[in-house]
Amino acid sequence: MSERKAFEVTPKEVEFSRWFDEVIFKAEILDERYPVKGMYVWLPYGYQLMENIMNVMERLLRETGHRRVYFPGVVPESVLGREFRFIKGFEDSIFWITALGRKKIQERLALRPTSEAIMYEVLKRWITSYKDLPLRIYQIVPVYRYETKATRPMLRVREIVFFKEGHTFHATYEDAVKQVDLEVEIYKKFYDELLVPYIVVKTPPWDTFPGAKYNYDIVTIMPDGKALELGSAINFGDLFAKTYDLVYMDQNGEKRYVNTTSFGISERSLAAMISIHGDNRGLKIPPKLAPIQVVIVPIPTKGYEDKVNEFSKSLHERLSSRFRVVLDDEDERPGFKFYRWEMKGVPARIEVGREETEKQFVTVARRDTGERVKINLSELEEELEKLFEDIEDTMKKQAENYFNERVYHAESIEEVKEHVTQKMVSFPWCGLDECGHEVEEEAGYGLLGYEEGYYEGSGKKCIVCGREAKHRAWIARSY
RNA sequence: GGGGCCGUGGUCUAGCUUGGUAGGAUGCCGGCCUUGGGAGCCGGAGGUCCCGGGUUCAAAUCCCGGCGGCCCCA
Repeated sequence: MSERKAFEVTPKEVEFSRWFDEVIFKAEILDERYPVKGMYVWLPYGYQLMENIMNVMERLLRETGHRRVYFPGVVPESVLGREFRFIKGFEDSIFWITALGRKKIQERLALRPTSEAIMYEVLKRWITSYKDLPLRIYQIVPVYRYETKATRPMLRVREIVFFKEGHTFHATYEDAVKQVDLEVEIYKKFYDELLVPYIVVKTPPWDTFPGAKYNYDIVTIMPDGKALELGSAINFGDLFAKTYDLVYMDQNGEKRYVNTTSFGISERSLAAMISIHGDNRGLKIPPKLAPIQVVIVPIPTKGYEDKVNEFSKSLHERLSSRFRVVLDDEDERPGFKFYRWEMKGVPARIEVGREETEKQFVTVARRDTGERVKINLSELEEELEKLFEDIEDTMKKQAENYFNERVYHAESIEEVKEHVTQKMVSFPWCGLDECGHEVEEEAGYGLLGYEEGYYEGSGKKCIVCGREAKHRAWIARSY
């Protein structure tokens, strides 16, 4: 009945969540069998992939003047506690340390759920003058949130392992506004490199991060039609600074509150990449991000084993200086290896058998289309580079089609209700809370946010009140 | 938050209703043979039946609690 082959998975279109779980296990991204709910083991291949992704992010951050730091993972309650007043039920989502050794603790310690509190506490000693601003720092660390809802690998976890949290500090509100715009630009470039399609929305006032002036969310859509938040950029204004007494002295010798922002992403970025590009054979990884870009599979016909092996080895050596390449010389059937490396999403596979050895060429199979091409040895590197570019273009187009198939631009509440169970739906909105709430109530789901001023001057009407529409709002079922 | 299903070698599972020797497939190890899309044959290892308690002469099986996983609805 369920006598499935090693690399066979539940079809994506049949049951997406099962497909996702099986693929991330069989592609050796995560071992989900860790005995604590909502926590998972990152396997070498998955870890490497996530590192490659984070390297893209770090490059973008360095280029824009952000510097990496490390703040400890444990925060005293007295420091974290000041944040509580902003967030309902915040305390219940914290992992608390209540004992040290056999002694009960005097002041509870928290595993960081995010690092604003502890950073601000320390930074008020770093920042004294306008000359200390702007300050842009980030760290990539695990954070802990006691999720009470059903947990899902990478999507809803209790330990976010790759949490990139950026925190910035500015003299004026205007500077903070510019910074948040920069953060959005960074995220756009990041997800463009991951070939993950997205929308950028401002969250509605009633759903804005507590304590924030406003925030932007990057949102994508998963194969099952549910929206997934991939990152956010938050402008706190001087609100957090007031709470933590973060002040600086301006040119006139007057004390002013610092304006702050923060922006975060996590391994959800990988979850989106896997979900959007993967198929029923497994992962498809963009060549630039692939831990292994090329796998060489020898096909040793009887009597030619030595020649084939020799050829494979020389290829491996030759390509290693330019690509991330693996020679799979395990004693398994070629077909079995093909399935294994397809599951792992390796973009290109080089097949080397008797024919290639004799005529001095290679057969290259590409993961994205399954197509095979013959490449002359003399132009191997150049052709591989071209192939990778072509794979990237193809994947990008596929992602665009994927995205367009899953969004719908509604012109009425009826259309919203009709499509919201399947797709991510946009609609013209006047911007009034009551109209937003009306759509939420009718649709049964919350607004994701809106693209500010998208319909300004277009003549479009709000689908609720009929007044002139200002924004393009988005609504969907979500994770 | 509400409802439902489930937990048996690494993986997938049979057995549970009606208590009595844990069985298969796959994977793994050794050998032979082979290799252009998941081969085959021979031999072998691998189990706290999720954990704890209860009922019983006897529990994978029945009852209670916990832990873990999944699905549907808000």
